[in-house]
Amino acid sequence: MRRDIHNSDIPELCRACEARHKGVCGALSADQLKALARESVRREVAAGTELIASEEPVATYANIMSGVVKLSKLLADGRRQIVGLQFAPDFLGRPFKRDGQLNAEAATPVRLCVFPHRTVERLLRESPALEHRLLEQALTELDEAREWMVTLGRKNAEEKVASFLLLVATCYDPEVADEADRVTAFELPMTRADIADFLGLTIETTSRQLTRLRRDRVIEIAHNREITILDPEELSQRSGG
Amino acid sequence: MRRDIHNSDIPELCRACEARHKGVCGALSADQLKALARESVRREVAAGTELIASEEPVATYANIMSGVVKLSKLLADGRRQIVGLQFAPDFLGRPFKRDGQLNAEAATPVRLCVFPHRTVERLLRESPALEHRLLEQALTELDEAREWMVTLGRKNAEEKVASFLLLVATCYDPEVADEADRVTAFELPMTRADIADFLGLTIETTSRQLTRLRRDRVIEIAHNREITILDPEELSQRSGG
DNA sequence: CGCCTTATTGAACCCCATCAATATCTGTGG
DNA sequence: CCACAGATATTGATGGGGTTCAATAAGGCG
Repeated sequence: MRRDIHNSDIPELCRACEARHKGVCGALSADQLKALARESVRREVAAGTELIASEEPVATYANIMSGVVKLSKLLADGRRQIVGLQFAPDFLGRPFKRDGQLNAEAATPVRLCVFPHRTVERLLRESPALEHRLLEQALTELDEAREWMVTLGRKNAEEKVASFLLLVATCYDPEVADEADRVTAFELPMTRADIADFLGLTIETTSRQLTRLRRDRVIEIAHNREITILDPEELSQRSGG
Repeated sequence: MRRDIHNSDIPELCRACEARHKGVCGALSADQLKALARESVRREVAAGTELIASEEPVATYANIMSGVVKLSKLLADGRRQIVGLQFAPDFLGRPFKRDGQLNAEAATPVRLCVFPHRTVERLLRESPALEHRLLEQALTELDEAREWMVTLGRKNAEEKVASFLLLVATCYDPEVADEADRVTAFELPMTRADIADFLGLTIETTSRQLTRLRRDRVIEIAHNREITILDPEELSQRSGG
């Protein structure tokens, strides 16, 4: 599948990029990659940085090179729902539409490769392969969103928290992964408030369920953020699906 | 934007098709349309017909010409969540992946234009415009899914039911629509059980909320299925966003 | 009409939200 | 190094919204 490209043709910036093959850039020719690299900027942002505000139209697209980005939506009275997490090497941004009514915020420190709006849109017009990658990612995100809808609509608090832990364990940049492509120890990419907003629960309920899982020795928690899954089988049982 | 095509070039089958311009077929040339029409079959199925079963890989794709299709997912113990509704002229099917773990069922009588798997995939390879349409639909469905996640995670029963009524009023084939592109009278495309599974509620709670809206003269209900929105403003208020 | 499915209504319970207090973590400065 | 402060998390007590169980009512169709 991969084109035969000489390394020397690949821009310096891209050569060390882990996202290049799996991410959308993998669909580009050497020339296109060069054109894109010329206009793209690496950025490193701290946790909590607002990447896309729902009011202002998005000025840029970006590739996530490392870190976790949370996508959220707000109701008028301030209730919040996190509607998705994006991990490297996901593509960030919503083509063909301004004003997505969606907020994107760095959950952890995030390294981005930022592309100007018009460059991406030009490349999209001339490269069906790029559009194909975006379609694949959109369909994957749609699958994930629908899977999460089951969690939100039909699972109880314990199942929700267990599902969340398994989700993070599955999606995390797998430095250490078990046979099921899951890490058994990782740092939570977000606060209890974020987790609650992702699960459709309150902070208190979320905390109580985590405490219960720890008390039952299904997981271990260190420094509030570092999770170790002691009994993956049991955690999976308790996730309800 | 639309190509200059002589009517005589358009297959008989497609000429009267309402879905042709808005649906994915609008992206095809006259020749491609002809090739597709030769292999496609019109089908009319009754409400309740299983269109995609989650176990078996999908054999076909289809365009919805009229009616409503509900997409649902099951947990192991039988809990069900409806994760989306599809209206004409949506494209039905999940390209590039078998075994979606997704059930599709006709909610109302549905008229379909059914395409063989391989024909669609061939057309996809040779027509970037078609793939572009699919990307647009996928992104729209992703937006809708995320919007619904807010409803599932953060709204109470009354807000959920009101949101559902507004959603149906907005998406329905608009024979009669008001200034906000909404119909004020329509037939519910599904049973209370379906609505409950879409809202993450029970049948009883759903029924109670509908009764309350009727008692407060926000809506009228005839024969259990026919809804008239008496006070759209109030209904919108009660939908919570 | 009579049968079956679907929907409504009622009563009791329970899970989770809410309110409140305490504990832990993190970073800063004495 | 410890003290302190602010943010974050845990734990407890109480109450309410939605589920559950049960009975009645209303549609749909022979």
